[in-house]
Amino acid sequence: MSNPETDPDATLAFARHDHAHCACDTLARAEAEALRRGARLTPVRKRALEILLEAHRAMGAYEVLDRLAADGFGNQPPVAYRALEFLVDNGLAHRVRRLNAFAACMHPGEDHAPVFLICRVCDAVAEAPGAAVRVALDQAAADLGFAVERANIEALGLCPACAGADQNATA
Amino acid sequence: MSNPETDPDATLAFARHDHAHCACDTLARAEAEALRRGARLTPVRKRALEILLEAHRAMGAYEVLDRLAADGFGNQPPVAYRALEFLVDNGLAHRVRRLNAFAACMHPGEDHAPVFLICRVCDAVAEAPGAAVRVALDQAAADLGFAVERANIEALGLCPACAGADQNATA
DNA sequence: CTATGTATGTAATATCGTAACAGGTCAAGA
DNA sequence: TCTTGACCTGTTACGATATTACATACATAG
Ligand SMILES: [Zn+2]
Ligand SMILES: [Zn+2]
Ligand SMILES: [Zn+2]
Ligand SMILES: [Zn+2]
Repeated sequence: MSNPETDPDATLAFARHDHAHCACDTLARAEAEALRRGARLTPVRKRALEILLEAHRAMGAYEVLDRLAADGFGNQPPVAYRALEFLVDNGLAHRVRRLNAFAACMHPGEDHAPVFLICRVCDAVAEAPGAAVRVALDQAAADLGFAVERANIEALGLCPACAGADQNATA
Repeated sequence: MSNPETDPDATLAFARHDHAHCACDTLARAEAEALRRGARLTPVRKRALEILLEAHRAMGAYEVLDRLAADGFGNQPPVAYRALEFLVDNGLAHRVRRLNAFAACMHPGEDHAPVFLICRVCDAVAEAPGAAVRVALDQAAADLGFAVERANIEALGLCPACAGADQNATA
């Protein structure tokens, strides 16, 4: 369905790609989504999102805060935490609990079930499509009479590039 | 297969049950597993596990520490973190990242893929069997060439009891 | 203009987690 | 026996993450 040439795709996170375009495009979709929701993507919030979009990795709140402060915004923790909370609440970013960090959402407005794949070598973070995982999770929960409202599905392991490098080094 | 009369089962976490027996039995299996692995379940470590086993919920490291200190063990953070790390490393407890907390493993020695179901009302934490979820996760990761080594699958929602109470209150 | 809701800034503090080092125990090996 | 080394426990000190409370600014509706 999706065309890698024109469409940002989950598989891109671990692959070489035109990330400037990838980030710019995702930001545009995030702005559209904010507009649709009537959520105000103010300067701090937009800047925070831009910072998260700079790479396919998760950033700690204090790291984001330093960047915001350098850009003339406040330099106290709530500045970062509030902007990040806004982004998460509006589906423009996700919290990666395993890393105590935040990552820009690559599919804003799509009502998706994100699965985070975290490379333990290069720290890259990919947001994989997790609909099937979520279905299995809902089923497992339903078996116990539990109703899932929010889920964190996070995996630590090796991305394709680092797995390849590891094999080469071992061989 | 499993008989609820004799066998602690995942479904028990959210149900009324003889928890004294449940905890005692789980502790015995944990001790057996430690023995099998040649891991030394020393007094602090055993006491930490007992504390975690007191209820089907997750406890913060400092909460465990307070309990350990009251029992005459050290009262500095590393005391608790080391004991908990030992338990996690040896499969006798799990870390619940969403809560920055730890929970006793209900299936020590079974090589299982735990899924944590966290009730946002009563704070109960159930360790559900997650083999199917893990399979779906591995598949989603494999689609991107990612090899999963460790995973955290955690869901927040309503347990059966609290869902029932909620319905009653709303109605 | 003024009231109201929302957004931002700051100070202070709470909570969670680790590094580094000191002593104690115990068993293997000189 | 004495020593060595592995492992466990304890303490100090600190670093990292997150929130509460309050003050200020800014919009816009009445
Ligand atoms: Zn990209
Ligand atoms: Zn997303
Ligand atoms: Zn029980
Ligand atoms: Zn378990």
